[in-house]
Amino acid sequence: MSAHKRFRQGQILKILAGEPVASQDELRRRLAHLRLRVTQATLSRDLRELKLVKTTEGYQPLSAVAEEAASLPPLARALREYLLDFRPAQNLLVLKTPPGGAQPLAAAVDAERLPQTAGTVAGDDTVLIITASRKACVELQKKLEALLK
Amino acid sequence: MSAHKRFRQGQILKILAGEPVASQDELRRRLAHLRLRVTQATLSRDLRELKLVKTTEGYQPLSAVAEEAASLPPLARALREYLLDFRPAQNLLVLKTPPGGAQPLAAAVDAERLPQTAGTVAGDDTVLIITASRKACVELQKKLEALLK
DNA sequence: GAGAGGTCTGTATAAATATTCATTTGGGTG
DNA sequence: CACCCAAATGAATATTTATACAGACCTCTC
Repeated sequence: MSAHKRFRQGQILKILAGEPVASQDELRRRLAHLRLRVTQATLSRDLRELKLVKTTEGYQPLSAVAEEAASLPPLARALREYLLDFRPAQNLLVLKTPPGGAQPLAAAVDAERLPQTAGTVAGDDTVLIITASRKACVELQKKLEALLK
Repeated sequence: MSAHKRFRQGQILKILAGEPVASQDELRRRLAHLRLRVTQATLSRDLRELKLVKTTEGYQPLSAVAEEAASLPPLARALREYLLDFRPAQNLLVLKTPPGGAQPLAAAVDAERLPQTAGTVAGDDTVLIITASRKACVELQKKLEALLK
């Protein structure tokens, strides 16, 4: 790798470690101030080599992040994936899912062992969560909503 | 947040946890197969909300990746930032830097306490590393090259 | 120094992504 | 139910990013 390129990439890291940079063109202008004149195309290549990714807060280093999605709380994942709607009914909470979604969603709820849940029953597209009381039912509802942010 | 949106974002996570997806339009097509018809604009918004970023291996979750740049070995950072060229001369290694770069680069080299370095002298744009022997000089050179990948 | 073979870069352009603006929709509340 | 408000979305478009291609530039070897 040429000394030029190496140096430029070093400067890029330095700039980005400072304040956020929103676009390659902005980065290009910053580098120009340091007498480093290159085109956006070159920066596109540099950023890829340096494994920097664009985020809402500018370009940032990406390490070995791969499997973060799987590491969300399992119940939160399942809810996001399957939950279409839910309604309280006395001390029952009825969850609607797409066809076939009830079983896995119920399993995720069971696995959580929430104190409010007395038990679950799952059909094909509906999960019934039985709670000890109406109060527990409301609490549970709040809890699930929180998991969905 | 509507159940629709929640469900869609769940499906997005699921799809991306599987195989890599290179573009929002590809993701759009995948979702369409699941009867989820939305436009690229919506996906752009979803991906941002889910904090997913585009990498060479498709869209991936971004966790707390922020501080990777700073965590490169300090000497590697300094070399990337300052080193323009280097040449061996007997048992000396001459490093060229942009004006003013010699002092910080020499400091980084000193801090490393490499066995091959007997001492360093820094001017304005040149660092002289004194090694015990020609052999040590070659070793050191290899070492520095390795740090630059 | 001439030439071969690589890397690096710019130009032009294609492709992908973000955003503006208008409209629709989905839940609440009376 | 009718109404309202905020959230969600699409269509069109602006902006940003990636790439195909060609030429420049190094670094060897002879």
